[in-house]
Amino acid sequence: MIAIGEASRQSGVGIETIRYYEREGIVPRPARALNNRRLYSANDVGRLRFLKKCRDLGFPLSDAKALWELSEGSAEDCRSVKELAEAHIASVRSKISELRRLEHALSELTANCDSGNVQCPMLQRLRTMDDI
Amino acid sequence: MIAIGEASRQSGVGIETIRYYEREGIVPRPARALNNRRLYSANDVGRLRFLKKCRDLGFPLSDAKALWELSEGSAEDCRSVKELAEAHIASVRSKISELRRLEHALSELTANCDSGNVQCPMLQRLRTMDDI
DNA sequence: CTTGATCCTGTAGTTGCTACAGGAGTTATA
DNA sequence: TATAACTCCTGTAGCAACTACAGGATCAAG
Repeated sequence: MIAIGEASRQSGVGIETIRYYEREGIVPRPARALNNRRLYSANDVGRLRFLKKCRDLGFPLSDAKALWELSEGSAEDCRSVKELAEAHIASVRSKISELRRLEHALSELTANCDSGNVQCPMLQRLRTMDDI
Repeated sequence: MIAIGEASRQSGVGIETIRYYEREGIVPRPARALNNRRLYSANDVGRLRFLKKCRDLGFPLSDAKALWELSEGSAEDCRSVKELAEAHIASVRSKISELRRLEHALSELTANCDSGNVQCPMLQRLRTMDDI
């Protein structure tokens, strides 16, 4: 059993973040030493690493928690996992295409931006046009 | 001079959002009628529409405010506008490539996900591998 | 004169942290 | 043994950009 600082180092999850996860019920309350300090098992650290990977993949915390619970469940309900993951992939894809639309619009807006303009064409369009 | 509801309709910015912008100093405090209700001019509505377009393009509010102020400035400093816009384009591009990385990782993770697995390969990897 | 729409202020919730403040206990060095 | 430096504790507030009330005032229409 290790202290929170060591658990943070081993999992890559910040100390304040670990305490935040505990407050939010994403991880259960850990054991405590006699001096009231939190104590983490290897399994606890494993869960933190799991959660971190999920967050790095962009899953919301609620999904990350659900995935861990699926992973702890007896049958490892692969279908539920796939559903969560595919919904997430869909949202990632829609974000990508939205950002591409933005990139395109921004590139167009700045295309005519060059020093020496009396009126900035980008501001001009932002002020007046309706097709943005 | 129109009331806040009409300004909201004409600009596409929600009533609560308009009041939020005012609290945050993004827009100045508008005129008030004798009954204390806010009154907006055509110029005020124009500013709200401008801010909305900036937000739709993904600019943070602080940038949106700065762009409006540049647009109100005497010289319309096109270079400053371009700098803001290009920094924003860069951040949009980096978000896109990050999301593409995620999409790739997620697709790989779910590739072997099919009902009938005893152990879910995605959870397996999230629990054990280090290359995610 | 009542109903329903609109407006007002002020506060709290959202997501996922991060950063203190102010205090207590632990470890290493002189 | 004293003291400095570190780690930990609780609790609260801040970030971005809204959104959603609560509880009340005012207004327009029938």
